[in-house]
Amino acid sequence: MWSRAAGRDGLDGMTIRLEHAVLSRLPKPPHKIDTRSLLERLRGAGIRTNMRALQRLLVKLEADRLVSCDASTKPYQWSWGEEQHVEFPPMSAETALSVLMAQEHLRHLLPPPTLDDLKPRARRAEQVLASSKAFRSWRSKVTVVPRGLAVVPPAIEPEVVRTVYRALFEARQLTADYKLRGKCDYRRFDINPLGLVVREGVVSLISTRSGTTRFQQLHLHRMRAPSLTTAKVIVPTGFDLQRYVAQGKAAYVLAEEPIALELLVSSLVADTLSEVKLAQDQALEPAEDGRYRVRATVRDTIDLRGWLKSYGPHVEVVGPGRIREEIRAELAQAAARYVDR
Amino acid sequence: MWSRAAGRDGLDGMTIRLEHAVLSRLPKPPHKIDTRSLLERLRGAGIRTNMRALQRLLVKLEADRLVSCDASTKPYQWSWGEEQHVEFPPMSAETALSVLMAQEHLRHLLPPPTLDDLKPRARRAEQVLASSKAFRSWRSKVTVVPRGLAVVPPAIEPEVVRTVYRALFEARQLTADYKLRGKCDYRRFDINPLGLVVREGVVSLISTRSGTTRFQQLHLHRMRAPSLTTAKVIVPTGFDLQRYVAQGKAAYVLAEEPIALELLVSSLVADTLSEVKLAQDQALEPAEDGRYRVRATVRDTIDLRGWLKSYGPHVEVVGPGRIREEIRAELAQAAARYVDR
DNA sequence: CGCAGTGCGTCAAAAACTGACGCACCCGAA
DNA sequence: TTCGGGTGCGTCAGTTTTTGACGCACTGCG
Repeated sequence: MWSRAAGRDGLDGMTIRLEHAVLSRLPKPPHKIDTRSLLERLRGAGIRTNMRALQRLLVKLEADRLVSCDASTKPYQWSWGEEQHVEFPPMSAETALSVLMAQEHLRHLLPPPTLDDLKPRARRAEQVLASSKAFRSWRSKVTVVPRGLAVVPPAIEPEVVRTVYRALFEARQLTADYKLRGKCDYRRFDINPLGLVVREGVVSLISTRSGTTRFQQLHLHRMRAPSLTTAKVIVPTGFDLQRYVAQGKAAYVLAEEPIALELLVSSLVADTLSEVKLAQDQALEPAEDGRYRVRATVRDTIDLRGWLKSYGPHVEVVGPGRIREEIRAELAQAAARYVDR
Repeated sequence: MWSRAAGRDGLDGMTIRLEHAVLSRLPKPPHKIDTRSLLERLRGAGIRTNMRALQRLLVKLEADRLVSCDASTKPYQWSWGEEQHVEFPPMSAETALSVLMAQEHLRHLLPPPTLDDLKPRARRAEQVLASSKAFRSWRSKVTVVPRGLAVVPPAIEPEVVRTVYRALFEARQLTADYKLRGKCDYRRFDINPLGLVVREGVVSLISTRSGTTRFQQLHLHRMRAPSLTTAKVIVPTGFDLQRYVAQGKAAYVLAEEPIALELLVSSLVADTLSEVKLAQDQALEPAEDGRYRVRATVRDTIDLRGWLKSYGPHVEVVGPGRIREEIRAELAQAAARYVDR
């Protein structure tokens, strides 16, 4: 009995190594690399070869359309060829699915150039999925719906999208016309962009006014005629978008400090709250009158007020007294609207 | 002056073609292919080669760790090797960014095996982004926040996630224990799964009871001990998840038919509605008393009621009368809660 | 104008590949 | 059990490709 791979068959394999090494070091078309640098980078990676061999290999790869050559200047400049993409093993159905889902669901979360980069891969993904019914149909089996009322998100000018995303990406300041809430006219703003918040289709730019540290939240659909400036973004010390949002600051905070909320809720609402909690520290206990007492430490935001009111008689605010009083007043006022007629 | 590529240097390039052809036809490890089938598939693709040459090439590629061989049975079985992935041109920063964003934001939207498939690519993506500050920092510049109140999404058992997603993916029915709203005990359900809806962290399964056509919406966090059955999913004729959701059915519809909503709103709310519309056909006009009259055709859902109430005195329902009456009654009731004390 | 840097033709030597065997081994059918 | 076909692989001579080492043509630069 002889063992596998005992004898040699004269095959080397070094050539594949070299080809792959070269291919993986070639930049995409906008960029290019001259033969000498390429050789040095290969040497740096421990691949022993020489100028002539490399030249020959590159010509060979060019014939295969894998690389293309700019021969207009003498140290020839090489870059990736027209063959869009070579990938082994071929794109799996799993990957194809993620690509397509990404394209569908990350629209507002990626810079436009990155979305463009997704397109050719999405086309290949479609082809891959064509042969797998289960994967193909998955896309029609999941969806995201907004929590609240279904609304029609406002349109944003493509120009605004491009410029704002670019400013944010390149960390550059910008100026733009902005329509303040309730006003009809636009005003020019100097914007120091810090982060983007997507909220049910409404895209807002968290920023400071250039030169100040006052935060402002600009909705992209109210913006017009943006233009980049040369100034770099100045990030306030300690600023962190996740934290900013986690503190509820993207949601019209009414008070800096969290509040100790106390409610009396019907069993219906209690059921919901037992699953979807208001806060990590939420406490829920039966009250005397068949209702339930809820305590939780939350941020005082406009949304909180809206949420409290939306349940009508099913939610009664016990404390803080300030909020109880406000809700009481609003309910009285609202009820008054319906008195006559 | 001689022209480029005039003389031949003896290089062929056919070998690269063959290598790539072989590599691109190799399946990933769980699957495998024997030498003969591979040869036939190559022949089918118009590549003339022979058994011996293919065997030699495969051995060579194996030495390069590009393919691996199962030599336990005689027609050797070949599959992709340990070299995780070969890709030219190398992963771009754009691609890396989409991969990482996908992993972060598509958690509930992809079947678990697809998420697993993302992991190795995400690792490479991290490496790629390590050298590009702009791309790396993008992730900390965008975020998604829920529209309404920030809440803590309920936890879902991993077992439930796995099984439900698998059932949906493979289009198979399942059974599971489910805790009905407000009840404490679990009941066994036969589930014919149709689609998944993600709603601010709450994942719900749109389904029918097996053998019936009555829709039910099951929240994954209320589910326990799921198990697949052998029955295939039966899709009701005409069912389409997107349409189902677009009709607001995932949001507790109260009436089948859309309603003609008419409101009187304060200028504050009118401002908002001029940007974020209730419906495509929304009409907005000034009313006599300084308020604005809004007309729109919308679905009558629980969320609509909540939305209407959340604005307190800023929104008055004019019609339909039925809803006006309900809101009036609720407001009166709610206001009464705050009367004494 | 001269010189260094590049690309490429050339050519002989070296290496790799091919095709055509034959043998060893496995496996299923007779 | 035997037998024959299917596979994998060693071998070897003939062929093809690659390599290494020139030299020349051309470019850009001082």
